[in-house]
Amino acid sequence: MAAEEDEDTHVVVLARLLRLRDRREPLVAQIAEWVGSGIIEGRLEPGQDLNSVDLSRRFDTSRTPVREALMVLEQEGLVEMKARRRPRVAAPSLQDIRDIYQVRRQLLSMLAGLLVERASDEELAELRLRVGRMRKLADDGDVDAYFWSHVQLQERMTEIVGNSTLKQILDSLALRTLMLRHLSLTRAGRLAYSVDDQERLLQACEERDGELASALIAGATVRALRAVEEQLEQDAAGRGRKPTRRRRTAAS
Amino acid sequence: MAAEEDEDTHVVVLARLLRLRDRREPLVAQIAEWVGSGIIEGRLEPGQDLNSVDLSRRFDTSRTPVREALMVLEQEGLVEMKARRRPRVAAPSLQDIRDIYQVRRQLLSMLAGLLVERASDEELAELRLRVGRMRKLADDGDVDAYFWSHVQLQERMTEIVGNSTLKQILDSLALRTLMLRHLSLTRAGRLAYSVDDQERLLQACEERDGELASALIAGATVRALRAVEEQLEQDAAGRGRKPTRRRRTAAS
DNA sequence: CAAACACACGGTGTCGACACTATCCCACTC
DNA sequence: GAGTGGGATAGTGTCGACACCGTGTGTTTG
Repeated sequence: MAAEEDEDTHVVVLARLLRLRDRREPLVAQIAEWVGSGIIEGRLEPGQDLNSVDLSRRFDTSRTPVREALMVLEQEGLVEMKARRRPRVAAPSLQDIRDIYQVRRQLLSMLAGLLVERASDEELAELRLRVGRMRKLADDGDVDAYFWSHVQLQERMTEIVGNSTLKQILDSLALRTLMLRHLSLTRAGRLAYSVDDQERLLQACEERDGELASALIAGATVRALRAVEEQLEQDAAGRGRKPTRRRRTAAS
Repeated sequence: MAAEEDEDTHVVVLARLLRLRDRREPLVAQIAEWVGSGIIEGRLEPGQDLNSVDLSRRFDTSRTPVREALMVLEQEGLVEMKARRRPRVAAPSLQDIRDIYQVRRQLLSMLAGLLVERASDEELAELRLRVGRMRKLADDGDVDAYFWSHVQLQERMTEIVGNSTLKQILDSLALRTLMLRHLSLTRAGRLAYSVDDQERLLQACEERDGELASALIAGATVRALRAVEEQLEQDAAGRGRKPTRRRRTAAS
């Protein structure tokens, strides 16, 4: 049934989040996907240089499409660009991260409320199915597959609600937190908690309890932030011993 | 005192909202400002073609910086770009507009709550001063000056709250509604209502009543949407008689 | 006379080149 | 030896050219 879930489903989902379909030339899309997935999966480290010459060599193109791809990623907060300076992988401060999660919490609450209001029973059943699959992935400890299912679940929810502006903003915020979430979901037990949260949220939706759904998703967001904070602290402690200041270029 | 309030303050504010400072080359900034202000002030009509050749001729540059400027405006929702098609001035549907205002309401509520929590008395006094000036502009019927003061007021509020993500999103949403608001504020009496709303909001802040402040700003947003809807209906009626389908190019 | 087709025009996407400048390294100074 | 200044280096921003493709027009065909 879900046989088409290739290992590069990730890239397809990412392409949707970046709204590359029809909006950009395939060449630009390809570059944006490679760099974007590299950032999310940690292949490219925060602060690392992304110079357009190396990237253009890697993709055997000129610098024009590379620049365009980097601009796409910049607007989603994955890349930082300053005029005349080399673009770099975004390195959000702890404060930035807290700010993002705060806004995200607010908008996810809104999403939950609208979902209760607008989702048909069939749509809820479909979501239930998805969460069921996620439970399985969580039990198997398949972090990567769970991670992307989570992204797709939220994507589907925003689609159901049908507010395209809300969807766009939530997608963008999701992208910004994606690199962090990837880390935080690795933390022991986090996967199970996360799937529990999803199940409770969905149950509230099925009971058409908007208040509860809002509160649940807000709580889940707060917990997610907490997990990220703990992970970052841990990283910082680890980095204290061995201050790896690798700032090399992307394409090698 | 406020002698430096040149008539091109507008452009400076716009440049801030587009985050052009240091992020883009001056040339790109200049083009983005011209096109952006053109869209907001109605000089360029929704749906109108923005072909890069004409624009590059107008600014006596190549098409590269023009394309970049258009991409900046695209990410703020002022311009629509599809691969291989000519960029056009965005023409949001009524549904889009409602969606935008719905999200805006939610985030402005959040802003009001945070403002009550975090603004110092000095900062509130400063806001009070601004609103005072706005009252004067409203009484004088200076729609344009009031309009931009309003934008700056919200800008200042988001600064005080200090959540940069929230600021960025609200700025972006403000831009999207700017062309509409410009129209709607022209409606008779709208100016007075608007300034009343601001004064009540500020009073709630001074009384440190977060709930009230949230509710007030939400109400004000709903009223603003209503005004826009009425204006659009009126326009549509007017256009029914004379279906001006001007789709000419931007630079002439 | 309407619909389909083909063609010419105009506009977009990409390229390689060039001027300008941030950055890095090293010699020089104190 | 630390700090400062002066290149060399490497990367960015912009340009004009060119190939490809969307679009409008005029022509053909049923």
